[in-house]
Amino acid sequence: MGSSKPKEMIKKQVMFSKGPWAPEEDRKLAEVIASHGAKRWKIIAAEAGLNRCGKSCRLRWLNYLRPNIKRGNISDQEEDLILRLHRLLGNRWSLIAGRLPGRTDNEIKNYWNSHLSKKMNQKEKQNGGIKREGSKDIDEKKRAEKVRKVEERSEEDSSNSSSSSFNVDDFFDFSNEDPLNLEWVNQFLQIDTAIAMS
DNA sequence: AACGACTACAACCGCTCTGCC
DNA sequence: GGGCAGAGCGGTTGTAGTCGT
Repeated sequence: MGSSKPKEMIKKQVMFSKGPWAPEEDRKLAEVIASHGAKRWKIIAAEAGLNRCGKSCRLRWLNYLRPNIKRGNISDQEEDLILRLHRLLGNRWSLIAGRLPGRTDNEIKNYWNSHLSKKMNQKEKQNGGIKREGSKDIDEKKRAEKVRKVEERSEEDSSNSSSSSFNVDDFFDFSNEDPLNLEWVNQFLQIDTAIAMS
């Protein structure tokens, strides 16, 4: 197709710099965010005098500059948790990251792609399962089905006990909750065990 | 020491969602 | 209701560092 962007659009296109961030860029970005807050990334980028797009600034802040970020050394417990959460949620990295204080979705995604996916493949091979094309979709369906069953069971329970039902999205929504409160882990492990047994 | 293969991770890209006008 | 901009998410790519030969 003839990519005929209107001249207006072409004129407005700005060439942002790409690639690794320099320490000076990090410093400027952090300064502007400290005074303006982490909102309106386009404006932040302009205020900081960075030749970066807002999107790039946001990513840099969230994945690298934000306070309380843990980097590297993912513990066995964290790894186990990632595996279990992934089994339940699939590739919903932001939800998984939300349950691992100090970890970012990008880090978990990278960790999964470089470490855990291989581990899973090895496990599958050990279990004698040479997976056919399309089996991933079947696994997804099975997983979704299991989650649904647990939700149903939980709803039945709640209709009996008048407590709130289990909903994956609600369960992993911690916006109103202290992220360091680990009570949810116990709840989650119970649910995960129920799924594994069903 | 040189070089290619592999790994880990930072950053980019494209898409969707959401809120505002 | 439709269009637009900003924000967020997941997939993918690029590259620096490491390892094996």
